[in-house]
Amino acid sequence: MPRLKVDIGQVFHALGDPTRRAIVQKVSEGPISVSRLAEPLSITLAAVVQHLQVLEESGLIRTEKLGRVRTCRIEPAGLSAAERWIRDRRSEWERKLDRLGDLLAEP
Amino acid sequence: MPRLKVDIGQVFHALGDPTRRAIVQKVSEGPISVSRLAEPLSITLAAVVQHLQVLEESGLIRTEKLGRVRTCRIEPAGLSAAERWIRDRRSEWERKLDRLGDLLAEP
DNA sequence: GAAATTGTCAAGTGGTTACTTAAGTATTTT
DNA sequence: AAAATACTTAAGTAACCACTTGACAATTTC
Repeated sequence: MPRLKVDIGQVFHALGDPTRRAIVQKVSEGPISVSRLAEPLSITLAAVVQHLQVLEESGLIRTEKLGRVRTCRIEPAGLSAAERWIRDRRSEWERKLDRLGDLLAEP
Repeated sequence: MPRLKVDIGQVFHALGDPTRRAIVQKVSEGPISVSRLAEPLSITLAAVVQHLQVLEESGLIRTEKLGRVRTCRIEPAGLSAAERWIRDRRSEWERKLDRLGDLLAEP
């Protein structure tokens, strides 16, 4: 069982590209092969493979080759890490807001 | 009241840079000026200003100039949009997982 | 075993990005 | 009003990025 490390910087960088978001979108709907992923995208298969490398290194997806077909799946830890980073920032901001509210309510 | 539009692509791209994440981190702790933001960062103030432009255009922060000081604050809609995008992908993936579980449980 | 399918690898290219320097503007302090 | 502060703007640069082409390798189908 291969343990993947998740680098939050790589995750956000990976999600910054529209093609890669489209890929994540599709893969999140279920496991899918490289060429089926490439089908609706108007770029070469080679380019799709490069995007997949970025996504896999970031920890957002996992891929496995069986015969001549490489199948891509979501690696939930990647999305979770990004979600957590954002939530942490947002709750810190809300905490500060609350304390400001307290100050205004006090004499 | 200026309505900011949030482009999820710009948001993720903005968060892909470590310096900009450090800035968001700091700004999430409370409103802060540009030069105080620049202080702990080992880059020029001009570079910080450029990062702030990216962050503001993405909808992650909002800035306002009073006198000679520009103050930066979190724009919660930016973080929320990113959080929602991720959550949507993750829950779609979980839905599929559940249905797979159902199939395996059936005859 | 020949042909088709599915992916892989390497090199090149044009555009973008993060950064610097340097010169300038507006505001506050002394 | 001179000096210090807090940015702002523009131009240049080196590194990176998404993409293509083209040649290749492995597997499956006919």
